[in-house]
Amino acid sequence: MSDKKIPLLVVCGPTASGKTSAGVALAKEYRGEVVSADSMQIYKGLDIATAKPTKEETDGIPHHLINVVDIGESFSVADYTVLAKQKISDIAERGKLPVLVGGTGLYINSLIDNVNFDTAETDGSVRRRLEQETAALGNEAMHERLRAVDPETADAVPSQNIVRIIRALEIYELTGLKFGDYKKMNMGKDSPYNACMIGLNFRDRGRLYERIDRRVTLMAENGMVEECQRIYDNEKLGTVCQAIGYKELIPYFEKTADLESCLDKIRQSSRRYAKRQLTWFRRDERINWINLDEIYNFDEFIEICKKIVAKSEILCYNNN
RNA sequence: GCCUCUGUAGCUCAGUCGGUAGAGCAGGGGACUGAAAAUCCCCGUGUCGAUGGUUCGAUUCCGUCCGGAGGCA
Repeated sequence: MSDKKIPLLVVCGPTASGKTSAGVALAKEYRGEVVSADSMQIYKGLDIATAKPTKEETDGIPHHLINVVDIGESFSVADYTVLAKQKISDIAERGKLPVLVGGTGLYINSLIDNVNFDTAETDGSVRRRLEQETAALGNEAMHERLRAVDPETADAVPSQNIVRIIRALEIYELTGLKFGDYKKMNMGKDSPYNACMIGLNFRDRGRLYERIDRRVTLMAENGMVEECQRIYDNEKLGTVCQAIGYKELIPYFEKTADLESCLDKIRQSSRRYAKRQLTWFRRDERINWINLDEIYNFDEFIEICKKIVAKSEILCYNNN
């Protein structure tokens, strides 16, 4: 029965599409709390570069899963789903609506589609060894090795995509399963959530890109460069070293590029990132898209969201 | 005013000894399930500035005009 499922409102979309303010407004509307689905905001530090919501922006609405992992730690989807499940249950038990807000599609889908990551329990040592072997033998050799044990995956993954190849080999070593079988086993399970998904976008891609470009300028004015410099000088980074904004500024810190060209690089990386996010989200047919350049104001936006929520019936029994 | 160079894809430019054109960047599409702000795959038609002429045929040669850059006065 669907009424045993936890209602979950999801706000997703590309970077700089206005997810934060939408999430806060909807949380207010429905007595909710926000759970972030963002692979970089989960880290402490890099507040400006990852566009974490400020105190003013959160406007009294509790935000979870932001600033919970130390900057030197590694973190992945598997860790995320554990934390997020726990948070969501907790919020629901207190009678509030969990509002999942973020742009990391893999995190969102793994969570709401209940992907199980327990089958291949690992401390990372297998992966590290495979990486060393790749460095010694090259991509082609690893691709051939995968072909020997799992030809289907080897066909599906080009030899250049070494990340996928290593993961498939890792799964094979840890579980003895071909990657396709592993996925079949751990995906497509019944979801514990009754999710209503809202996607933010712009009909005119150029409008999104203008917002991205402008936001990078603002971040720089608000101290992003200094923030990244401090971390560059003092910290060893885990997975956060991949954050857009941080990695493009490194040439500036090393004095091999001027600041403006690094900022342009950040703008470009962000645009490409937004495009990839859209590619990911677009294939999810559950998402109710709202084009923000086709509506007049924020009130109208909220009205549209309320209609979507009402139609989804995730809250029908909450109101009784 | 005269001389020289220049006008080709959104940008920077290459090229066609005359048979209507191709690189880089920008951009677009896609894949993805323990790195995901990561990783990887695919995609290049544009009045070749305008207009006359030569020619079977001109973006390519010639003339004129209109942009742009530089030089001489």
